[in-house]
Amino acid sequence: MIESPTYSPSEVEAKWRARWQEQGTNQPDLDRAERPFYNLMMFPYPSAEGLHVGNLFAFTGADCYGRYKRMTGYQVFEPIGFDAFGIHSENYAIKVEKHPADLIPQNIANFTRQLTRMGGMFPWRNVLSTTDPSYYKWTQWVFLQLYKRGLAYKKHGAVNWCPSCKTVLSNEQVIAGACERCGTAVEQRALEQWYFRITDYAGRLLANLDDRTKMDWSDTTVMAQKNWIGRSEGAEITFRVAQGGTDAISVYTTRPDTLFGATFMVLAPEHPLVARLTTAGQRAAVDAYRAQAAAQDLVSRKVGDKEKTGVFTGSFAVNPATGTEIPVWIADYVLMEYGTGAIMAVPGHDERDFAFATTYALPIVRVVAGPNDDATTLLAEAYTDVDTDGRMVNSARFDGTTPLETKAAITRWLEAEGHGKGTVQYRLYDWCISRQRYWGPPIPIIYCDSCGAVPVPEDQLPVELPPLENFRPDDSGISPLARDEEWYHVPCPECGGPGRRETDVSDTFLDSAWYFLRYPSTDFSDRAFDPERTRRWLPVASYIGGNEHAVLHLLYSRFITMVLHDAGLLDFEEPFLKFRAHGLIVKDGAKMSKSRGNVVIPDQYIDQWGADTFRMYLMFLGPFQEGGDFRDAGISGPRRFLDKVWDLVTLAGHPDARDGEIRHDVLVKWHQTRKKVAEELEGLRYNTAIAALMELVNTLRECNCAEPGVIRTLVQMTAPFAPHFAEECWERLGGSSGSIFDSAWPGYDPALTIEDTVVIAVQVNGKTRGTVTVPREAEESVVRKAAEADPAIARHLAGEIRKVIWVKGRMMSFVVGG
RNA sequence: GCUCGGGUGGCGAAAUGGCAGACGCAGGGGACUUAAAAUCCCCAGGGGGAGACCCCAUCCGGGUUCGAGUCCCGGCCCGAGCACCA
Repeated sequence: MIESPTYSPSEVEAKWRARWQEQGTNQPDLDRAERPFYNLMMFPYPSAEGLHVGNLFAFTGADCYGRYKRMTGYQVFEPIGFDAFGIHSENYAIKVEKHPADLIPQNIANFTRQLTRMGGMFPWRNVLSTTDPSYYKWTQWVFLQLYKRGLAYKKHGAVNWCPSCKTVLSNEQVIAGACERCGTAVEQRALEQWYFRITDYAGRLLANLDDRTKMDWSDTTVMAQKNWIGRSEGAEITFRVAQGGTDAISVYTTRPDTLFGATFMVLAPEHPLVARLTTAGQRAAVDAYRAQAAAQDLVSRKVGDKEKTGVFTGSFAVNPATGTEIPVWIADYVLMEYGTGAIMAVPGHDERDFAFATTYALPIVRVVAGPNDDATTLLAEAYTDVDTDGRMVNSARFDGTTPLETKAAITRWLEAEGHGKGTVQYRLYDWCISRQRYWGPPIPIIYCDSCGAVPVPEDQLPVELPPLENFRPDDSGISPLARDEEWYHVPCPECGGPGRRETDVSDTFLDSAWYFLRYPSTDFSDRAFDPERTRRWLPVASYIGGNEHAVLHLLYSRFITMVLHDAGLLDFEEPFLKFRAHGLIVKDGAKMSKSRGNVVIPDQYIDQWGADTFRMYLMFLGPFQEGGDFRDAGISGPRRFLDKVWDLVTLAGHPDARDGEIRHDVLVKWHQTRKKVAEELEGLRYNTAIAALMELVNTLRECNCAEPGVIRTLVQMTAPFAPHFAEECWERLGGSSGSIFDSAWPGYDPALTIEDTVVIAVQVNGKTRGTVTVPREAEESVVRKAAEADPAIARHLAGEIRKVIWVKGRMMSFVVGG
């Protein structure tokens, strides 16, 4: 035995970090790569706490994939950057009474150190930060592209307001009625905001989700987006107002089949027709109700189990199917934002309408009968089933048909008679991008008394964020930027007259909605993204990130990409060909949180074990796409594995070591491992890839095999997980000069992945009673003879053998009668 | 309520419908050592049996099948997303 010097992670890792830096190992040639592979991971927000173990888990997983792809012959571009604008940074700065512009560079420096230390294959020449004017210049440019296309507009309306963060929140940032960031209950406020017309793209955003050629994504993410876009099919139906001249109320319903059961109508309190429909006698009650609804915050307005309230307008409308006059009410359970802001109420078959009708003693008519009732059975609750064997009743000529058939038939009838048409509705709302905050890119608009809202000319970008000393938000609803008089007053770009800058900054999600376009072009200061570079590298080949961004960041990125595509600036409309959501790491079975005090600080572990061991442990502790449980005790396993590999490398690297005969079973194990590890890496199943490597090492140790050819491939297969370690081993093996990541991934011989002998499980009446070992190609008769010769099996074969099931190379099953 | 995941030893987890528990952690026993650590070897789902072996076991209840952790039906529990969306 050869004495092996122990493996020292800190020395090895420092050595290779330096060498990669010196030799530009991680920097692909962006202009000449012939097999480019854009390997993207979600860039972090550079917090003061430093990299979280969750970040590291995600980045390591993405990095393993990138390193593997590189070894299979791709030029891999695996950039990293910093999502440093936003309320996170700003609130933290306020808390510690510092300026975000001072804090962010410190945090970025710390993150850079940690990211370098973890051994990510990052091309630092292309690093970016969203707070850098050379970046947000182009964020503003993106805004202008949307503005030019009529997709950015200003709207006065009710918005979600967080009284603690003192800012407007998008619907996406309101979680269960509370601010996503601080948990404070959200209120309603009326403000003028900038919006992006993402709703114009709802249909395409939804349709592409099913197009595997454009996007191969995690199912969970696709589902979340579908949910969010919320497509529903139904009909728009017009109800003429009785004695109302030409007035008509248009409603949207997903249940046109229940039209005969519509016994009243409900308008949102904000509906524009309300004033005209309200009769003199009802005016006072209606006005009071509307005032009350307006004061209510947007969120509690949408709490579903609240008691239904409403007021009669005094007017009636005509049900086009029955000709009956039905009362028109207003109620806050109808929302102005969805559909037409008005509904036909079918209390018999809608839970909310049923509750409302019960409260106000409005008529309830059954138009669908379930299997156990008929037209006259009273409804104790709304009957909402569509798919079961219900039949139409009280619906004239539609009686007896199913709701589904009737839905189509009534829609056809509505269209023929001019009462309405089949339509599709989406639940998606337009994206409010205005933030009355400081720490973001100013929205590039100038207001002029004579010209109105004027976009800042592109050659005057960026509109730099002024270095305000007091950047704290206040209650006014006006951005802190308005306090800088010199910045605020600016000549109008059109007429040269006095103008004022837009003082809102844009949503952080706009910064991150296009950053992947910027990475390959960070060295161009005169364009957001270079067409040539973009053509070579995009769309992104693989994107890995957290599913918490399933509907926000990922949907916005798709939208912005689609808009730029429509503007002729990109030749693809989906930015991420493949997206995989990684799982979450918990600690000792519990969610990590500061309050629990169980947050894993990666630095400590890397100090103790080295980055390679830590990476390997993270990839081994559970399936990458599901996450896993971090337990300190588990780290020693991967470390012991690396030590064993080190020993084998030491043996194989010895001057006396020679390539030689390899025992056949070891040869088979070797090729099986080569096949398995490649497949598992491709599928991001790192835990089982590592298990396969451990098995190989166990086999090699058992039979004292350290054949240099075998060990070289072992090191190559370990390289994606433990890059510094693998480089060092590679150098010691003297295989070739240069990085192991420029060596070719070991293929395998399919013929050698199959063993010569196989173990056949033998079952009798469904129970495994033994095994027989036979040559791989053994036929049924041979196996049967062997099985019957085995006493342990034979004793169960006493009765008449009625049937034998034979699966070649796998198992034999006897069915014995008795 | 709707839509997705998921439920397997002491723990993290593996298993194209074909020997359940690979791989690893923790544990027990042994070797080496004055001793400990490290390392190496052996054992290890539960129960029964002196033993060859036998029975039970993948959340629960049914079903399909020669054979089910895996497929189907019904239920329970956990996690995530959406939710007065007509």
